[in-house]
Formats: sequence, C-alpha cells, structure tokens
Amino acid sequence: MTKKELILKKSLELFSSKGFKATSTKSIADAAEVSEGLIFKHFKSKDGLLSELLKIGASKSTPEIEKIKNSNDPKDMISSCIRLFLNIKKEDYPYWRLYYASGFEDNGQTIGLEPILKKTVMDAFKKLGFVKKELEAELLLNSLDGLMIKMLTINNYNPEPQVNLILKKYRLS
Amino acid sequence: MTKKELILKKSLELFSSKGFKATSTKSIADAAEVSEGLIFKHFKSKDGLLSELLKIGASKSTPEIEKIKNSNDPKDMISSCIRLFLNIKKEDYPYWRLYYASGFEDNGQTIGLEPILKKTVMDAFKKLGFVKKELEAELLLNSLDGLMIKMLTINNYNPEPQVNLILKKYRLS
Amino acid sequence: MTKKELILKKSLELFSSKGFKATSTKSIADAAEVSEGLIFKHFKSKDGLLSELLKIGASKSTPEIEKIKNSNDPKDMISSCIRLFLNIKKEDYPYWRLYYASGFEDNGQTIGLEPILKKTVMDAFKKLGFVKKELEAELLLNSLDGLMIKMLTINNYNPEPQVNLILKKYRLS
Amino acid sequence: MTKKELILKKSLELFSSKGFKATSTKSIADAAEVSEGLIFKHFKSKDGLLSELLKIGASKSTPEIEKIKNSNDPKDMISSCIRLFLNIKKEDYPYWRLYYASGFEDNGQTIGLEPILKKTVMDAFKKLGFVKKELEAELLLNSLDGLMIKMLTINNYNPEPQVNLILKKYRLS
DNA sequence: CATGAATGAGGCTTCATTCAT
DNA sequence: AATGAATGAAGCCTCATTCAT
Repeated sequence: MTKKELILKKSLELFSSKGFKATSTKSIADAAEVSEGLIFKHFKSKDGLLSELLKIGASKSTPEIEKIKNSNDPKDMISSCIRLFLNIKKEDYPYWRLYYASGFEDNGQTIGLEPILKKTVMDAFKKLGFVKKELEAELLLNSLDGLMIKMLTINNYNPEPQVNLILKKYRLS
Repeated sequence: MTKKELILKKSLELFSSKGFKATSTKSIADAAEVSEGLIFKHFKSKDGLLSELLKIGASKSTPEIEKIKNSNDPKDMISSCIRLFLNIKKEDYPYWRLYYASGFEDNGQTIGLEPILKKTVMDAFKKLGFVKKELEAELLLNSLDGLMIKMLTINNYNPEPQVNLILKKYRLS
Repeated sequence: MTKKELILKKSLELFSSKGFKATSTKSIADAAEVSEGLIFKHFKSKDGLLSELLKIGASKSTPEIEKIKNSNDPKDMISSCIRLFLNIKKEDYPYWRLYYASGFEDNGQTIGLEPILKKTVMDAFKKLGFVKKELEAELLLNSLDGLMIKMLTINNYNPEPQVNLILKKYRLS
Repeated sequence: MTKKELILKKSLELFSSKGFKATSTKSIADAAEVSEGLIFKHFKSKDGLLSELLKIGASKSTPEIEKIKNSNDPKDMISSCIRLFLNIKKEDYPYWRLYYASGFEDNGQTIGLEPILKKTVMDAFKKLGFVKKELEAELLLNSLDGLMIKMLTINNYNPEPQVNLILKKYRLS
C-alpha cells in the first residue's frame, strides 16, 4: 500500500468514526504513520481529502447500482435494491457512514439513498402499475435509509431479517 | 427572553444547522448578542451546553410520547406513533436535527427513534397478534426514521402524504 | 465570624497552599461561601486582599518581635530569636508560607527573616563581642530561614531538635 | 541557537523571574521571537516546558554533585558541599531560582538541598564521629538553603564571606 | 516523494472585575 | 452588606497549512 493509499484508508476510518471536523490532520498523519505535510502534498487541503474519499466511495458503489438500473424486470430491480444491503462489504461501511454523516453536517443537501436510487425505483413502481409511484418509491427508500443507518451505527448488526421482511411485504421473496 | 434562554435558542439553531464541532462558542455569543464568557458561566462548557440542549429537547417530547405509551388500544398506539410527525412543531426541528446528528457524531450509540419507541411499538404489534413483533417494530421505526431525516433535512418538506401512505399500509386510515 | 473575616481566612489558606496567582477569586468565594462580588466590595481587588493579608500577618508577629527587641541581655535576645520558632502557632503557618512565597514571586525583594530581625541580631552579636557581627547575624538568620522553610513545607515537621541544636552551637542552652 | 533552545532559554528566564503561573506562553513566544504554537509543538504543554527545564537544570548540576558523592574523605566532602555555591555559574541562577520556587508552588514536596545532598552529608558526619548525624546534616543544609535563597534573590550577592564563615565553624578552612 | 519545523488564526476556557438590584 | 449576572481581556492550546530541505 502506497503512503497515499494509507492516508486515504486511515482518514476514511477516522472521518467516518469521529466525524470530519473532529478529525485533525495530525491524527490522520499519526494513524497513517506519515508526515502531516504529505497529506497536503497529495490532497491540497483537508477538504480536498474528503472530496477524494467521497469520490472514491461513490465510484465503488457505482457498478453495482448500474447493474440494478440496467435490469429489465421491475420486480428484479426492486428486489435488487433491497438486497443491495446484504452485499455491502464491511470494509465499505466507513464510506457509507461518511456519506450519511456528510448529509447531516451541512444543512440543505439531500441525504441518503434518494439521490442515488429514487428515479430507478420510481420507474420500477410505475412499470408495476402503482399509481402513487413517487410516494411508494420514497417510502421504500426511507425504510432502507433507516435500515442503513442502523447497519452503519450498530456494531455487528445483521440486516438480513429486515431485508427478508421487506421483501415479503413487497411479495418479492 | 433572558440571556441564558437566548444562548440556548441560538446555540440550538447553530448546532443543528452547522454541526456541534463546526459551531464556535464565539459564534454563539455573537448570535445571542452576549459575551462569550457568559456561556461558560451558565453551562460550564460547550459540551455542557449541548447536554442541556438535548435534555430540554427530550423533556419537550416526553409528554407526547407518554401519552402514546398510555394508550390502551394497540391500533391507536401505532397510529399515534405514525401521526406523531405531523405534530412536531417547526420550532422543534432544530432539536430533532441535533438529536439525529448526535447519534452520528460518536459511533456506537443507538440512533433514531428506536431508544424512544421500540418497546412501545413492539408491545402494540404483539397485542395485534404479529409473530415477528420485533422485526415489525423495527421496520416501522426504520421507515419513520427515514421519513424523519427527510423532514429535518429538506426545507419545507411535507410529511403528510408519507404518513398517510404508511397508515394505509397498516390499514389504520 | 463575619463574611469579611471568612474571606480573609480562606484566601490566606488558598494563597499559601496554592500560590497567589494560582488561586482564583472564584475559588476563594466558593471556599468562603460568599459571592465573588463581596471580595471586591471589601478589598477593592485581588491584590488589595493580598496586601491586607500580609499586613494582618505582619501585625500578628510584631508584638513578639518587639518583645525580643526590647530585651536587654544579648544572650537572651539571640536565644529568643531562635526559640521564636517553637512559638509560632499552626494557624499562623499559612501567613508565613505566604510571606516566604511572596519573596519568590517577584524578584529583587529581600526575603526571609533578614528584614525583620537582622538589625536586632547584629546588635546582640556586637554586644557579645563578635567582630564579624554582620556575617554572624546573617549566618544565624540563614540557618533559621532554612529551618523555617522546612517547617512551613513539610507536614507535621517538628522544629524542636533543630532549635536545640542551634542553641547548643551558640552555647545558649 | 535553535528556536527550541531559544524557547528554553527565555522561558527559564521568565519563569524564574516572574514565576511560572505569572508567565504567559505568549510572553515566552514574544521573548523568543517565535510563534506561540511552536512552544506546544516542542513541549506539548506549558507544564511540559517546565518539566523539561527542571530536567535540564538537574542534569546540569548532577556531575558536580556526583563528584562530591564520590569523594572518600568526609572532610573534603563537607567542604565541597559548602564550596559548591561559589562555583554555581550566574547563568545557572535562573534554574536554581526555578527549583526553589517550584518547591513552594505546590505544598507538600520537599524543598531545597535536602533531597539532593542529605544522604551524602549525613554519611560524612557519621564518618567524622558525630552522634546526631542527621540533625547536624539538616542544620548544615538549612544554613546552605538560607544562603542559597539570598544568592538567588539579591542581585550581585557575594556568597564568599558566608561560605568562609561556615567553613571556619566546621574547622575546614 | 517525503519530512518536520514553523506559523498565525482561531478554539475553548478562566479570570478579575463591574454593576444593577 | 451582599448577591449574581454579565463582561472583555487574556490564557493555554489545537488546527490547517506552508516551506525549506
């Protein structure tokens, strides 16, 4: 692992566990066993480091989400959205935690899964003949956001039972 | 309004909109048109101010939640939980935003409605004959957490349509 | 005990144990169970309180020292100086501690027993026929200063053996 | 002289002349023509700076004291202890002033030469056949403490006459 | 690429002091 | 005489960032 990668790894962990503001560049440097100056050589600023982290995280989840979007069968699509959670790797939790926390730090941004999945889910509900497709999409995503937050916050939380229950409610299991 | 109350009011606004860490005690003092020292005379420390804020907020929502808990009919109880959101006053949004954000700041705490309502909702589902009462309670609360976050994050978000949809899903409307 | 006396008592204790600078007016007020404002009503400033304390302390030891100075027999005089220590009351230790500490706080002041007793002791040595009366006086006072510091610093230190030894050295016992 | 050394030098001067508490880190930074932050980069805290200073000072006097301790002849040993004072360099006065003042700041610590020299001096008196060796050692060290304080407190004080007088009293000159 | 010394702005907190009551 | 709310300056310390090496 290069020093740059080490900085990315450790800063993600720290930002996601203690918060962006509460994490000092010094503590990142210490955790990555790297000089403080190097962080700025690589990322220009603390904000630059955060952006990079969010970009990398987003790009990691993109392919999986693309796959969902390209699904033809609306039932499959919704089912995949719900199952998505079971496939998130433990190592990617810090990224998601950071993603959700960032939504809270500055007010006014959209938060959660909506900007990522709303359009897709709405389309699926439309194809399935739901009239109030937007409301339905929102409800599903809200439930999933709630679940996600629990996963990210509680140690060793197992989302499977909830996922199954949700699938059953939508008669997808 | 006393100066102490002014500090409480302005700090709640600032903490909830910019985050606890990102809000300086100086900025609170300026907003409340008060000397910085006074904050510490009244609340000992910045953390002390936060605690006070959370305590006050919690005590505000307590009576309403007590009322729900004392309801005898389980259908009423669940229905009240869901409708709860329609009754949250705009002026109390900052408190709730702070409450949710605090859950994120330090990892490991429980977050959201679960510590407040889980037992109550579980009992209601039990009385209604649900087998997987815990899972059902969790699902409902997750949905409501997702909704809550949207309410708190998006300006002028109207929760009523979602509330109605959820009520319909549980055949409570 | 009036509130003014309480302030004097508690501030003496605190100044002498923690130092003048390290003692806040708040801590004095707390210890004396009195409002902070009252300290300033009575003594104008923290420095004023210190002066008052030193003045009171000095006036307490004055009569005993006057008595020594008025002694006719030089042997008695020196002997009394040395025995002085055995008569200092436990309750007056804080004052003496403050007196010695004050000598250290700002550089350049004379410190210790010299300003109080030098002339007296010198006269006695002169009457006893010592040639180097000044040096002898200084030596005696230095020894007594060293002893005094030990008394004031070490808990339950008993100065009697040292006093007796010094008396013997000067053939006064 | 590196900036770190400059900080050490100036802080020693200031602490010893105005007292630890009464010296602000800002005033040290100004005196050393250095940013305030640098003090904390190098010494972690104001207390850390004080410790460092005391450590350095102690290590400076150690070799001379070791030499005394290793002396075989008890007369030489005591004589060296007394003469010690004549060899203290003017530049080391601030350190010694700090050392004595620190003993006063927090109550309960031992103060002065006792922790440094008592055992050595006692051994010497024992070898010389003194019965009350402990009392004698204490008396000598008390006298020397008194002398030391005068040296450190009074500008351009010359300890030589006192040193000679003490040597004579112990028949060592 | 990498370091570590150095900075200056700003953060939280404490302090002596004032003043209306 | 006594309080306690209030202040503003100052104190210690942390921070993100820069720069010479």
